[in-house]
Amino acid sequence: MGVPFDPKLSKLFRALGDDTRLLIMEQLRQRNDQSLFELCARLIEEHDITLTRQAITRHLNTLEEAHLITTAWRGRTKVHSLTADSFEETINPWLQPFFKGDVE
Amino acid sequence: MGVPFDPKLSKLFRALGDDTRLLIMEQLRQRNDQSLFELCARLIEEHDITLTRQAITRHLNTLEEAHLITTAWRGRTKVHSLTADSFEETINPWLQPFFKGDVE
DNA sequence: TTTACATGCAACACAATTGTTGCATAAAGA
DNA sequence: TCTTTATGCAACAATTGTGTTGCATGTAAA
Repeated sequence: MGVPFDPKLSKLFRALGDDTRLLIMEQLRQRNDQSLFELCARLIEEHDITLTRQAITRHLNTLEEAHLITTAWRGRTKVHSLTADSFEETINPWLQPFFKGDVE
Repeated sequence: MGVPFDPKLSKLFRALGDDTRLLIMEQLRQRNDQSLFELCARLIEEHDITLTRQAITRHLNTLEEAHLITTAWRGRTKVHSLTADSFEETINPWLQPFFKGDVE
């Protein structure tokens, strides 16, 4: 049978399966605690992404539901950060057997 | 700006963002060179997946277009295998900066 | 209190994905 | 040749995903 299957994993991969969301991940990797407006501004400036604020919000929600980012309120702005250990805990355990390449 | 963006990456993640396809990857990790019918049989027996042959074919095509698996003809059967180094070449370079956690 | 700011939510349109059924092709064997 | 086996492809329906517009909510500042 192999690995007991984690239903969170496909959701996590699906969340990463979009160019805009990968750019958001890249932005947050460079700098945590960014507000929605900061992220919109940087995506427009650095990557010519022209989406409405609401569209970006939905991408952020998708990433949050996949536990890839976390949010916190600071005054009236909501700041977004990478979930520190999401990769170590989810992707990496799944990925390791493929790296080893042993057929058992 | 950061990393020069690889458009193949989101496609690869999206291909992994489906439970059935993750099960196929798991099957092929355990044993390469499986035909369509072998895969169908094992998915039904071991994971209670009840999909038609045509549905499995489309999942296999999705994985192949993402360069996660490769195919070869052996007589009149088409056998499927993992693309040996797809993870090392695509996911891993992208993943590393997140592991390090350095903010530059 | 009024204004501006930051975000949330719902409805709608459009596109992409997923799975089915039905038929086609092509090769191996009786 | 006829049948079986293994696969491919197209059309259709149902679902999900993506992005927009418009309006609502709540908080900080003037």
